[in-house]
Amino acid sequence: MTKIKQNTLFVGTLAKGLRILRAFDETHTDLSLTELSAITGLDKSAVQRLAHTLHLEGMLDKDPTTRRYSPSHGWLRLAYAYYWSDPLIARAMPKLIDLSQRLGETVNLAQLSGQKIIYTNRLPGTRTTFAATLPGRTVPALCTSAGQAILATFPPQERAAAIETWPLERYTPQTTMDRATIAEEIDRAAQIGHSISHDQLILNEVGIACAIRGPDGRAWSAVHCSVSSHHWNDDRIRAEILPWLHDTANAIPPSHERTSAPHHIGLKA
Amino acid sequence: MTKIKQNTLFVGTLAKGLRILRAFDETHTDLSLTELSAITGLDKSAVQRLAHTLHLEGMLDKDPTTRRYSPSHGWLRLAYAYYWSDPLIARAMPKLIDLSQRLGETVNLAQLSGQKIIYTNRLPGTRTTFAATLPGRTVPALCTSAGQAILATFPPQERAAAIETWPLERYTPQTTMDRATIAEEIDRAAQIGHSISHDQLILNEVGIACAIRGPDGRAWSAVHCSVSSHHWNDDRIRAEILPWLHDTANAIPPSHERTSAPHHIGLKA
DNA sequence: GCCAAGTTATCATATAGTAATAACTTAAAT
DNA sequence: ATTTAAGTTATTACTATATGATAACTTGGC
Repeated sequence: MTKIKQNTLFVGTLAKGLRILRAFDETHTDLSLTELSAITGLDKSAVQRLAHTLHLEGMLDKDPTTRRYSPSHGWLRLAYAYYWSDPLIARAMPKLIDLSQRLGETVNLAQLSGQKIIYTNRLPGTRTTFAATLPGRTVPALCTSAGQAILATFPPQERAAAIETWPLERYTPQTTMDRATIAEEIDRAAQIGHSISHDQLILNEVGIACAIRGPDGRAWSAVHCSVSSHHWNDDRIRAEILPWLHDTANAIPPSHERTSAPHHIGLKA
Repeated sequence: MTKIKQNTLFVGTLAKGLRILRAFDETHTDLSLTELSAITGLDKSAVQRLAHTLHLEGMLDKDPTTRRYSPSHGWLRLAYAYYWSDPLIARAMPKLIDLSQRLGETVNLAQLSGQKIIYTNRLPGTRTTFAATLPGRTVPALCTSAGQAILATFPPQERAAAIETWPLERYTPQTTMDRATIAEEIDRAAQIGHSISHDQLILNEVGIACAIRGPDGRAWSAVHCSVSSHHWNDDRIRAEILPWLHDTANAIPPSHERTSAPHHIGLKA
């Protein structure tokens, strides 16, 4: 067994249990003991005991016939507790609903989470992909209009560091993988106060984002709108979406308490 | 320290860690070490080590000035993994979106989770309460139209047992606390194929639910719609909502694999 | 019907979590 | 300002608890 940390305050058993939970994702929707063992790198016995415990505690479902484990409703209950804990959600939600009704298009609340964007709340319109309807999805911040709109509010040197080092991932043939281009996009976003991206995560998808700025001008979150380029050209977007998007973002008072970066230790990548 | 279980496969440390996670809810959005200790019943030292570990692993945020812990984005990432693992979600989501656009009102996907209903996906319209916009919320099954619509598909003796023993909770002065009345409601739902409830969770809220039946006729989930009684009388609901609601529920093929009850051990209450 | 792969159960051992205590920090009170 | 209390971090000796190897038992594939 690989020692994880030589700290007396660190409870390795708990960390191992969390590894089991995190073994599940888009492609691993249900796992057997041996698969869990392979993915987590934990030995069979440990996985057996930990998975069994998680099952008893209601944090893993177990198919009685296939003996395969899968995420339980308990995972959604945790999400529910999260929503109450984040003061931004309650402030933003009503305005987001208004916006989605007005536009009739997909509207999201996006937050910076480490070096990624997490869509915390989603109000999907028609013509969206499945993944785009699910809260909790994360994508590299640099790849998204929301991430760019947020980074545009950062002081120059932090912005530069992020553009240089934060991860990129290719989702479509058109995904921008060139950091210089991304730097330009973010510069432009800083000028005009919003960011528009094309074909980054899905082909023919246009992402439009406007940062939610704090009193210091800095943002950790953004209002995001996603439309199809088949139905919306740039002129129409400028005329019929941007004004409302700006209004919405400006109408949401950010979590004023937070003056420094959120500390998402362990949520690297 | 209270012994939790005398099973060699049970990892008490992990269970304690989960207790910490579950200490957070609507009213406990951020907690100090001492508060965590009080709520979980774990001693100070244990809470210190477990919370510290969860923080390092990215499953708890910690405010550096107040030293208070709160749920992290990691909780939403788990929810995201859950959504992929439940095959019903992908089948239902597109139809729910269509329905919400057509009705212009709040639409939910509700599932039976132990003796409660959990709203797994929500497409809120205007005029909803904050809690009603959040996925992962649970309420006693007997209190909701969705729960009643689902129970109406159960065989008589199981239905009766549920009506007798499952929990009730008062949310409004009008919340039905009489089990005989609930039995009648469920009987009616079995006749007409849907359930309508008034003022159960919020005053002036009408809940309308239609079960998603499996090949055996039994349901574990429901499509749910919530409207304001100020804007919708029973006639209009019957004419303008019910037909679409039925169509939607019937158009969603349920998770055919599952033939017996989901086994949500530990999610009692 | 057999074999391979995977899952459950058992158990001696020492590692790894425990709980008590002490050192330190912050906020409140006088 | 100074003191006090409450709460948080750090340390340590101890032993309860998780470990991992192995064995018994299922299940499904051929």
